[in-house]
Amino acid sequence: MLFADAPTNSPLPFSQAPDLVRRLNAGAALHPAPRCSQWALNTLCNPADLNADELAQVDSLVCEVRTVQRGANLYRANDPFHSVYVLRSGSFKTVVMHREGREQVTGFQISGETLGLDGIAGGQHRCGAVALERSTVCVIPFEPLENLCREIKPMQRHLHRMMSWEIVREANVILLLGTMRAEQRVAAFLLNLAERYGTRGYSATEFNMRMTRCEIGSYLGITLETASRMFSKLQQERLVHARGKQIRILDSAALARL
Amino acid sequence: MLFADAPTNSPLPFSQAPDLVRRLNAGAALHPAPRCSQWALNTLCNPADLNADELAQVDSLVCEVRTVQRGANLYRANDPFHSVYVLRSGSFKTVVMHREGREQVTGFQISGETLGLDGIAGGQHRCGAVALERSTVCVIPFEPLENLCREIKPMQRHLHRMMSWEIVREANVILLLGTMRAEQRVAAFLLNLAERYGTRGYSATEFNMRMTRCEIGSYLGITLETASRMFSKLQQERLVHARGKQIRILDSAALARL
DNA sequence: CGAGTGCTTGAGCTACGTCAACCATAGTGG
DNA sequence: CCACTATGGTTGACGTAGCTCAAGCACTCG
Repeated sequence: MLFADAPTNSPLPFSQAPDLVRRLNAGAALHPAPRCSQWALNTLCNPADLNADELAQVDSLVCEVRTVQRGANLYRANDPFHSVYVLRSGSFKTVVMHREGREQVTGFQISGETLGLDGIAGGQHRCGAVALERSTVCVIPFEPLENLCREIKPMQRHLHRMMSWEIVREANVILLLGTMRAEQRVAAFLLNLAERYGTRGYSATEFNMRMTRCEIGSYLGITLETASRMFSKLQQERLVHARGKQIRILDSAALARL
Repeated sequence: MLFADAPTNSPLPFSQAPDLVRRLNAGAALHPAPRCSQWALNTLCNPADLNADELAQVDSLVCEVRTVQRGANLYRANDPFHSVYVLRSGSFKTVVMHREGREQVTGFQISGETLGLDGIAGGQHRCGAVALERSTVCVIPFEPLENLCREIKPMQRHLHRMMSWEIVREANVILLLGTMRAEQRVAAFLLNLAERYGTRGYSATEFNMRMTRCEIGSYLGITLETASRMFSKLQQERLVHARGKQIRILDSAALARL
């Protein structure tokens, strides 16, 4: 109940964000120039080490901010690729389809993180992106972004880092799926989530997960029942306090040691 | 015995490759300008749709071709990142380390494919690359490559495709590790390998795998014993003919249906 | 209030891991 | 040439982590 409808976790992420988001949600989705430069640092639409002039060019790139309702698709697998997206508020899951509708969650994204980079290769998205709650994203048309990257070297560098970062993230998931047992997977998942919340300005020890046990299980390559059991087990071992989606990390060192 | 020392699979990959590789192995590793433009199409160091002038610039970028002995590291995890590599002949595995020396294979690369893109993010390589046989690679210093990408749009497009392609590849591995059972994993592995051999000019139905059962198992998230059992099972089911590392695909449709 | 959704927990089953023996091949040294 | 060793692969026996199926509980929403 405490967290029932809160759109994000309690500590507000960035000082300028609230009124900006309010403006956007009031219908600003159609307006251009949402001033990304006033927003979080080190996201794709606002890299560090740009001068004012260059920042203005980045701002001019983002011509749309889109609101996505809970459960709605930002894009689906096989949609044509035109843009990449930076999550301003809320959270997403990315899913790939197996045959016969069997789906697998390949990642969760929280605010500040980037979506859609998988689409560059084949000109169409290879996975779908579904909002886990009401979320807002910066839409960055990729062709203009590429053009900008040919003009501004730090911007180019930044894009490359973002893409490489995604490669590293996936390699870590592969490591998790290939070598860890269920309890370790859940522990690693929680630590990873905590760290990301931490770097984005939220609490790293207490947060409200937006995904279901089923989605967590899918992401971790286990069943929802096993995921649930592991949450219970970690709780019995006093490593976390888990009450549904509300998580408090009690002993992150021990979690890492598993 | 038939394949004991063959450095690559029998059908030669590209018409210009043999004498080039011979030159390189004869000590040309120190020579600059190895004329990548005369080499395979659609690799990182030779994208399609460049004009002659642009191709010359790409050639001038590759200032070294390196030979890596079987079992040797092209780079190790945590090495500083300076270059990306295109595999000209031979094959590699990429590995990440867990704690306590436990390692996981995150991918296999055959000639024409790209190595090292994971290093861009943090300025150092996150995985190690080990040659599965005597191999040669084009060394492409990344800073000059970035500069070139700001000048030649198709080159930029190409680099982005390569990176995105790697993201998609890893997402597919995640799908495999997250949803498939052992037999399906081995089948998917063989089909993937066959397809890649096919696109690189080798036979797609009969090839000589360079990796051990242990490496295959690690890559597929199963034990070497299970991997071995699955090869035997697929053989009993007449879907493949497997004699050690020598593989012949007998019924790829049935493999895909598993 | 009832229905729907998500979470937890138990009981039994099975796919895969573990451990171990054995074989084939290749390289080494006398 | 033949031991001898090392490496990689196969196969069997057995144990178990996690899956499946099922029941029941907690919340939310119309």
